[in-house]
Amino acid sequence: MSMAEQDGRSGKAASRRNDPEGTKRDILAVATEEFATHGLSGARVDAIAERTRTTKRMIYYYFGSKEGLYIAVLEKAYGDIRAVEADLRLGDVSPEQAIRRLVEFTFDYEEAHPNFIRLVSIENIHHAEYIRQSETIRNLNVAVIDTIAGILRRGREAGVFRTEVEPVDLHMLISSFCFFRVSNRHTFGTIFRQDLGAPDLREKHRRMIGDAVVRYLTGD
Amino acid sequence: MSMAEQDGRSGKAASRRNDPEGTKRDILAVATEEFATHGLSGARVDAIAERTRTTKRMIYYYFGSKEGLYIAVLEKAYGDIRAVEADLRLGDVSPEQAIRRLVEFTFDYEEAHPNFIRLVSIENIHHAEYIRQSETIRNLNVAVIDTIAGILRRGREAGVFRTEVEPVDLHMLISSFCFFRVSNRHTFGTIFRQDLGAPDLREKHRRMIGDAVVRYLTGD
DNA sequence: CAAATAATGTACTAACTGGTCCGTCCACGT
DNA sequence: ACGTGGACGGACCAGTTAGTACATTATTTG
Repeated sequence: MSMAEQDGRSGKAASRRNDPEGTKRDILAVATEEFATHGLSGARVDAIAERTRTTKRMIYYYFGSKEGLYIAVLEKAYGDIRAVEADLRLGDVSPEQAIRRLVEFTFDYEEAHPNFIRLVSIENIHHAEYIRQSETIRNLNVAVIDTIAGILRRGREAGVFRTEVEPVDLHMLISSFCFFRVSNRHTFGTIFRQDLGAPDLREKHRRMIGDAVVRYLTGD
Repeated sequence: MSMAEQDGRSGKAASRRNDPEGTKRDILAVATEEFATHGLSGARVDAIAERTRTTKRMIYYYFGSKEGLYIAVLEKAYGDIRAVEADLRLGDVSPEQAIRRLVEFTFDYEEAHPNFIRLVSIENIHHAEYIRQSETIRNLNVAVIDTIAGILRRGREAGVFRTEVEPVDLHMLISSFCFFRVSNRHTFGTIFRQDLGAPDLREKHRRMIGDAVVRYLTGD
């Protein structure tokens, strides 16, 4: 619109402060929001740049391409949840208690990180081709599975879990419900005229999935 | 289908045959595929037109805009599943049997219609703003809920279902697992190194969700 | 059949968008 | 203090894409 304002040495001494790490973090944060909101193809590099304190030039400087940035966003998101997962310590409560806490942890985490859910959904639209490209993500070991395996073993040994089930499959049962509540919030809410964001409904669902999983495990 | 008189005579005498319904259907079918594959913003109107036997001009003639076409695709997809849902007749088997069949129906339908699943996922990325715009979809009554309500009532009366649960919530429990298996097939498969498309795993999951739901209902 | 209307094809455009060019500025090691 | 490499800004470009103007042919109706 107006002529570029020259910020020379005198006058408005807009001295630049270099902050590579900060710049990267800034871009990544804004990009996460943009990709989660609009998807990979819907996201606009210019829009990201605008909401950053730096410019589009720097996005390409640090991340190479739109897709490179997208992958970086995914890596960050997956890294975050895996870090928390690895920290789960459920060894000192009863198997039943442990499962219930795991369910509630999953429920709460996914509830609290809708952007992560959205990114995963988006990545599935793309047949997971970008996380498959990411060495980092492919090599993230998934601690939940070990956690679940441990709980199941204890439960079976104690005789309270009578159902034979693979840890991965149980994780899917738990995860699917928690994930769906967030990922399909809008269509489900619209069609069934529900407010999936309401706290009391959230509480009800939280209890429900816990009950369902525990009963599945303890049942004949 | 192609028994129509050959009109593609060489030379310029290629007389045109009008077929409004066919044209619309053709566009809709191709568009469904394109939108389900690439999402709303990722889909290309030109790409749709190319794979149609007609031209881009007709897309705008019949559907007005890219978004108009997208909405038409959604309406078709939702219409299809509701039609089948309305046809569920589960009144003449035991409540437990009925629930199990309902679960299996949901499982099989979602398994067989990945494009529908993808469209729903995509629509959620857009906060369901397009199905909210669609009078048609908003007014589709959801027969499953009534079906479930009926089964639950019978089950409670017969004393086999001891769990108090809203039909909508139970539908969510069932649907989430079936949906997730398809919607998150690629990320889940990549991360946990599973082939969610394998028939034996599908069978296992089919049984599993059935067991889980039934046990949830019959449990204390 | 003639007029009116619906359906279709072609060529085009205006705006957008990912990506880059070129030059400037900052910071640190010596 | 100074030179070098990394950090940075803004204008710019070339390809893409949704949407349209205009012309033409098919079909229906009076």
